Amino acid sequence: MKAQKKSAQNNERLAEIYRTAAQIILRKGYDATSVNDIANALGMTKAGLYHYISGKKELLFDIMNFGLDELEEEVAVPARAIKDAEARLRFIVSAHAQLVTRGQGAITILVDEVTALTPAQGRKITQRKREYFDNLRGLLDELKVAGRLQDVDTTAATFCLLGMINWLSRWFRQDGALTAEQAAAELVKISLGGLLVAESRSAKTRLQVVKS
Amino acid sequence: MKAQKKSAQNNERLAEIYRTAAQIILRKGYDATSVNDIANALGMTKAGLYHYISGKKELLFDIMNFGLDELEEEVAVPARAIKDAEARLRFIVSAHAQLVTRGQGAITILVDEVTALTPAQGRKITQRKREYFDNLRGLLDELKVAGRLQDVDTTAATFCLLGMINWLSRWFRQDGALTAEQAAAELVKISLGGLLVAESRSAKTRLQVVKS
DNA sequence: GTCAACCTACCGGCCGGTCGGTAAAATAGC
DNA sequence: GCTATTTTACCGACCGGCCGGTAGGTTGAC
Repeated sequence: MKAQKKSAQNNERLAEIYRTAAQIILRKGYDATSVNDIANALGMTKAGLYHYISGKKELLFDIMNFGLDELEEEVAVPARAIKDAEARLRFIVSAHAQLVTRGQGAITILVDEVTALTPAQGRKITQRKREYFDNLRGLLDELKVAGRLQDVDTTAATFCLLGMINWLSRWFRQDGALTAEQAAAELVKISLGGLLVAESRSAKTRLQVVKS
Repeated sequence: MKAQKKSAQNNERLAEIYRTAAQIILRKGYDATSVNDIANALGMTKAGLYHYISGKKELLFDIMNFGLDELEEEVAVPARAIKDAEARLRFIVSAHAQLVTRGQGAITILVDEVTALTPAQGRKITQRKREYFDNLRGLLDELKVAGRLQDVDTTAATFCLLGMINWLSRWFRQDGALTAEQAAAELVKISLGGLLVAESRSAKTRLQVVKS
C-alpha cells in the first residue's frame, strides 16, 4: 500500500490553517508571529497545531508554495492563452494586482520572507519566483523587439512592475476609496502608460493630434 | 544648565551603531535580529551596547527618525528649491531612488517595520511618513491641474511611485549591472513616462510627428 | 578621582518543539 | 448489529535555549 492521499476533511482543515496563518504572518511578520499565535487564532493549542504541521519553517514554506500555486493558476496559466503581447501584459498586471488585493489570498507577497526558510527551501521558492520573473521580462523583451516598448532596461522595468504590484498589499484597503478592480486598473494605466510607446513620443518632439 | 549635546565622539559612535544596526535589520528583519547580533557586529557585548541605547524598540525608533531625517535633508528640502513642478518630480524620484540604493543609507525603507514600535512611536513615524507622502501627492495634484498629468488617481499614483522606489532595496545590488545613477534614471523614465502627458496621447488618437 | 566605555554573569519569560496522554470517530471482526 | 481495535484530532505539561534587559563590576583616559 502506497502513500495515500489525505482525507478531504484533513485537506480542508489544512487549507484553513494555511489561510489563517498567512493572514497573521502577513500582518505581523513571520518572526513576530509565534506558533502559539497561529494555534490560538485557530481555536486550538500549539500541540494540537503540531498535529498538522511539522515545523514553523515548513508551515511558511507550504504557505509560500500555496501562494505561488495561486499565482500560477490565476495569472501565469490564463496569460499563456492570450496571443497579443500587449493584451497579455495588461492581463498579467491586472490579474496579479487583483490577486494581491484579495484579503484572503494576499499570500503571494509573503513569498518575500524567504530568509526565514532553510537554504534548501529558500532555493526552491527563489527558483519558482525567478521563473515568474523571467517570463514577465521575456514578455517585455518581446514587446521591445516589436518596437512597442519605450527605451528602458527590461530587467529594471520588470522589477518596477512587481514593486508597484507588491506594494499594493501595503496600502490597499478593502474598505478604502478604490475597489480592487479600480486599483488594478489604475496600476495598469500608470505602469503601461509608462512602458508602452504611444506611436512616437519625446520631450523634444512636437505632436499634432489628427482625427483617425 | 540645560540638556547638553553629547560629545562629538559619542555622536560618531552612535551614528556608527545606527548604520550597523540598520544594515543588519534591513537584511534579517527587526524581529529576527537580536540585540546580541547587533552588538557582536559592532565588536562588543550586548551589555556594552546597552550603554548607548535604552532599548531595542527605541533603537529602531531612532534609526527610523535618522532615515527620515536623511530623506528630508537630501530629497524634500532640495526639492523645494525647484520651481518647475515637472523638474521637481523628476528630482524627487531620482534623489529618493538613489538614497534607497545607497548601501549605508538604505535605512529609509525599514521605516516600514512600524508595527514593531510602541503605539506612540508608531504614530510619530507614521505622521512623518504621511507628511512626505502628502507633499508628493500634492505635487502630482499640481501637475494634474496644469494638465501635465495623465488621467490617474493621484493617491494610487503616489503609492505606485513609492512602491517602485522602495522596491529598489530588494533588487538593487552595488555590484549589479546598473549603477545607482542608472537605476534611478530608469525609474524616472519608467514612472514619469507613465505619469506625464506627452502633449496628447491615447490609444484611440492617431498622432503625427511634426518637426518643431 | 571621576567618568565614559565597556565587561561578566545573571534574570524572568517566551520561543519552537516534544511527550504522553485522551475522548471520540472510524474501521474491523464476528 | 454489536463489540474490539485502531486512528484521528486534539490537550496539558514540560524541555532546553535564546530573548530583551539589568546589576555590578573593571579599566583606562583625562
